[in-house]
Amino acid sequence: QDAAEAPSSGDSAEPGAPRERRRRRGRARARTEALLHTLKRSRRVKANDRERNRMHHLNAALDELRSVLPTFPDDTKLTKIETLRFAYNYIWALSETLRLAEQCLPPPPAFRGAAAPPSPGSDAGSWLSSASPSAPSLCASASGPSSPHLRGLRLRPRQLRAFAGLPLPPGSPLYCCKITNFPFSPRLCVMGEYSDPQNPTVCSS
DNA sequence: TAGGCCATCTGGTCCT
DNA sequence: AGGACCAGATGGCCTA
Repeated sequence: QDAAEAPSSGDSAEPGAPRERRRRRGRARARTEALLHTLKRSRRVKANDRERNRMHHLNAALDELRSVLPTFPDDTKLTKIETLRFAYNYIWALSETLRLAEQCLPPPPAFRGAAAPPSPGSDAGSWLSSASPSAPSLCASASGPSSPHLRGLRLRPRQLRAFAGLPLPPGSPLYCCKITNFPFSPRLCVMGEYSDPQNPTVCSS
């Protein structure tokens, strides 16, 4: 197993030589191991550095995502998982809003007469129109009375987290977002649960 | 004080 | 071989 311990043919010629040779080989092996250790260590340190950098970039991207998500209050910091879930819900809510707006508003003059308004992404339109048919329409409620208990509602961070933390599949009746330049109102806040389609929880903020 | 969140380290795996 | 990515472990910090 240990080649260093095996006697060589020349050992008998010089009585003190085998021990000295063993010692030399032991020192050489120790040096090699130390070298290997430092090499491994330096590789590990470099890998740690890269990994740290990678996570920093990931966090920076997450921060960018946070910065475009509407939160109440504005300085609320969502956790990572909340950010991802909220983004998912927010995208769903925006596309749902777009779909409803297309239903409620006459097409722009440029699009009149056309079979269908052109969409920037070819499959975006089909995706938008595939939203859940069970989702209630906002059209009637937008000009009508809104839910009194949600008027001017500002969610506390914990409540917001409860909203953001919910895993909502597309078409789910629950979402929370703030939309500017919405067709019905320059600043419309949509949040809450559509338990009753006749009384959608829509409020102006 | 327990639990949640986070940053970092680490070893394994896959890819170039 | 080296880098990217991933998941598990660990310890620190904060909050209810």
